[in-house]
Amino acid sequence: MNKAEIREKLAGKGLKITPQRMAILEAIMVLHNHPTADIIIEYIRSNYPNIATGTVYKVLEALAENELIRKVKTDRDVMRYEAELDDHHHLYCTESNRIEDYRDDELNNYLEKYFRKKAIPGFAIKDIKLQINGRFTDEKKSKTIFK
Amino acid sequence: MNKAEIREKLAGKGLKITPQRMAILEAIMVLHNHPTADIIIEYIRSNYPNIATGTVYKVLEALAENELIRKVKTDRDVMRYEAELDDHHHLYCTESNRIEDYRDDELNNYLEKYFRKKAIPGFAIKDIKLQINGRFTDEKKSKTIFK
DNA sequence: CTGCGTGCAAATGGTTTGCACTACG
DNA sequence: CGTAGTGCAAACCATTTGCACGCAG
Repeated sequence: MNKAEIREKLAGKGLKITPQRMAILEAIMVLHNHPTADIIIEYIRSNYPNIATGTVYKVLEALAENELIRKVKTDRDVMRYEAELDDHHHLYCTESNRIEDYRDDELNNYLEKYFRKKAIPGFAIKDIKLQINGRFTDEKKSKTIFK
Repeated sequence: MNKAEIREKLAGKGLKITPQRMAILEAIMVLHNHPTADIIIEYIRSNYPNIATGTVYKVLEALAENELIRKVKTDRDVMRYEAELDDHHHLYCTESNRIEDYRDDELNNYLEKYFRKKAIPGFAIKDIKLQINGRFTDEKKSKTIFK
């Protein structure tokens, strides 16, 4: 994912291209483990020391509204962000607070068929996300980070 | 759900029985629309004016730890609580911020079978919750509440 | 140029904490 | 009685906001 592509994403949504927005969007893509605002700020400041906390939150909000990123929240955590926009679910580790993506087309297809035939009265479904709670048994695979 | 039953629930977990805990647990059961701490406090104060905010949070935490209630969180909201402890999912209305329970044994059975045969490498599943996002089309059914 | 975006610092607000007092078991 | 629970108020901290300045289009 290079600068040009990021620039395009912003432009495609009619958002002004600024170094701050570039840096924030890139950070979330690079830090692909559902970083918090804090983690993002820390990452960006290493080579962009002056970025303001308030700006980061404002940009995160703008990016989320324009569906360039998504917010991710658990029962016991601050807000996190992700730039993976395809249809996927999340594994939540109750011990480490780690979140990983879970992709499963077979399951998605089943769910879609299931709810097409068995509609929920009075409710129009937009999307369905599985929150798979449990524990990582193989912490070697851990790339990171949150504790 | 009467006082005696509530008392029993607390005692069953080895928690001391106090009027505050009784009132809070009862409030969450009565306000069965996933109330926030604020809503709970407001409800209780009507006939128990002196209960302290800090106490409510401490009790909520204690009840959640002892699995007498559960925390419910969305991407854009403060913490909410529920006393329904059976295996169910949630409908999230993106417009009204309303949350409703969704129960479906057929689906639960399918999911259990599905993940029994197709395990996730390196992850031990404890439970699976569907977060069904969409919009209530029949707002007449609304019992409440959050806006 | 002109207004949207940024930096900064103060404000907000939900939640937590420390401590002296109360009351459950 | 002894200790866990409560009330109160202050602290916390993630996030939001207001405003003057700067830069993208």
